[in-house]
Amino acid sequence: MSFVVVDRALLADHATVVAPRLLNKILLRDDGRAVRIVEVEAYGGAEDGASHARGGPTARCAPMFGPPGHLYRYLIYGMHHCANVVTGPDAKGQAVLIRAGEPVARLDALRVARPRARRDVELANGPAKLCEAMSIGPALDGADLCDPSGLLRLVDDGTAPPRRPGRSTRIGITRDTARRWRWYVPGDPCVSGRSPS
DNA sequence: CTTTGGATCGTCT
DNA sequence: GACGATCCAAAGG
Repeated sequence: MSFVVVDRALLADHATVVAPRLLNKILLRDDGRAVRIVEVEAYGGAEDGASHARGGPTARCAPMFGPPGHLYRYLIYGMHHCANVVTGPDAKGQAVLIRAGEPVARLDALRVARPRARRDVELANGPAKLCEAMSIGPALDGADLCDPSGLLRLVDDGTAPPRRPGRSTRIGITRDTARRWRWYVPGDPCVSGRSPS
């Protein structure tokens, strides 16, 4: 089974449409490290009070208003990174946060990048853990995840998204908490924390 | 098992 | 000047 880069057209829809579509897709690093995406959250533009893009473009969230398929990476709590895939038909300020992944290749390298993980399940079962395991930092800001020769790629190994994904409210936000914009692979051991409803 | 608090700094108000 | 789209270790049941 080979990896094929995800077509940009798949990402050119509203974040809430793209998010469940990304479940079971794979993030692939140039050194072969790979994790299967098992948990995502959609973040919108001006209509979404929880989004970094709620007030329009800023220096930080500018990538969210760029073309789909690029990486929006930001620093949270002064010490962790979070990775998003920019989505949307045009510059609407939308992105999908990659919240958790299941290790699928180069586990040795993933363990080296994230030594605090005591078990392999903990290598990428959280948005900042995933970034640490995959070495996603400022150097990758704005990277085109659809570029077949890029350092970080969004690829498909032929596994379809779950027919009936789990769904809940988003985790860790303080505004617009009612939207159920989180999707995950039901029963996957790498889904982060305990699931809200 | 659950709960709590500390770490740490770029970004926006 | 305040606040996070988080993680972890320590402490308590």
